[in-house]
Amino acid sequence: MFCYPVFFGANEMKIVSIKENHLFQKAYASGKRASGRLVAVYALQDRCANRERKRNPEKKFINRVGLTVSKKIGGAVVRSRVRRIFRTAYRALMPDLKTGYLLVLVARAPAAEAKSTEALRELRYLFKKLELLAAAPEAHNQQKEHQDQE
RNA sequence: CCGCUUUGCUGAACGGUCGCGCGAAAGGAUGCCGAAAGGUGCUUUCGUGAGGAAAGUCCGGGCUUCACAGGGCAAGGUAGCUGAUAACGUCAGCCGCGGGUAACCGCCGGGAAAGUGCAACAGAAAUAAACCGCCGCAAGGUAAGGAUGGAAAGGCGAGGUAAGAGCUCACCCACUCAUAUGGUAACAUAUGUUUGCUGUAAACCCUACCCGAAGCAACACCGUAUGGAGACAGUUUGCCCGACGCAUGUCUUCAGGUGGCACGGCGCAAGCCGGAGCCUGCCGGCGACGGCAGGCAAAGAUAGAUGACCGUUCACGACAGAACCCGGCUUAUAGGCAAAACGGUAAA
RNA sequence: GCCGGUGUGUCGGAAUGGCAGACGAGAUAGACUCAAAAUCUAUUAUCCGCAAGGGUGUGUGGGUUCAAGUCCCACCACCGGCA
Repeated sequence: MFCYPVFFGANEMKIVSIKENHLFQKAYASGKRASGRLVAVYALQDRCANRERKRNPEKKFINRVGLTVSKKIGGAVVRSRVRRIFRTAYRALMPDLKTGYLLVLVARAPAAEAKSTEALRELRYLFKKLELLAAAPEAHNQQKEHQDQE
């Protein structure tokens, strides 16, 4: 029954993205907010988590993520760069996160100049602030067990 | 060698680790939907994956839908000539004007002698002979002179006259028409001749030519399902003879659904990348370009794929990201390379 | 992606091609008042200058014109629409 952690390494997890505008609106309106210099994070308990869990192939809770980079930040090249940097930073942090949340990342103006290491550091700090980080690897495993029981 | 002008090309390279889109092949203790076929996912490997401007959306096409017998008007566009082209407001060559010692560069470059409008201020007067002045007894004549202005009824000299005036003459300038020569033509040169005319057409306009409209968020095809929920108010207002009903107002709630609107909406697939394509050679042409032959071809997403980190090298990396597809124009751009032409200096 | 619109003092908003900033709001100063409000008067784009005056100014850069906020071309910024 413990085949999943072996079968799916942390890096094989796909990012599930938010596409619908209403989910963004809900996150802005009622989500918990933490903002740094480069990025602001909105987090909301995902009430559709159960359904999403059923839908995805591995039958486990996931986070859905929306990444917003406005036109104010720069031209198309700059915006693409910012998006990629935050996507990789999120991917690196993903295994340590609690699941079943709706996350929206909003890039702020200084992000145009940011390096990827800075982005990673800030994102980790903000997730910690929102208490989204599963504290230790053991906890991470416990959560998985919990999921498997269900 | 230095300076300058023009044109063309290029737009860092290599390796490692992790990661993404698309395509192909293979795989399984294989998820979900399905009766099945299959669809959608997962894993591995291989291949492949932004620009010269992808940009601005300023022109021109293709393509799509709607409209359409034919013709005309209106509206809009273009504006030296000849050519190139699918087409163009683009490009090439030439003509004219202007600038530069030159190579070369710039020009919305038709018509003001068809008509209308406008020309502030200044000035006597602004397209026209009213005023001062000059001459004359007067009637009247006159456009020499009158501090302006962007522009003032060709210029200068002589004759002439009451005073004057292209009124006459010589020379010069501008311009119309005609003829001759050269050129396909724009036009150039020469001769003769008419006239002496303000500017403005990026004011109306005239002339010649071109033009149906909208755009992939256009649109085509296939199949399926549904009519947010609750509470209160209420026929006061609109539709209606009236009733039913619909629209309507207020509040709550939605992470049950939708998510811009909506008597219309949603899903899947297509449009979706082989095209007026690129490269090489030969031929024709001053050239834009055309013809023939051979070869090369894999971005194709749908919240939107090329990145991050490390190492090495160098010229130390600018502007910048495809979204139906082409041809141009315009704008942004660190540098690097090549060719041609001109000027200067030196040498021969 | 496509289509369309707008840029004028601090703000709103005028201006046949002819003295840029009418008009309104606001601000500042003065008068009135014990004080304030209201009212009245003046000033109010910017630079140089003691002053008289002069230069630059209609998003930016060119062009047409004697003359451009206005006409033409290119760019910049902002706003709106579409299924």
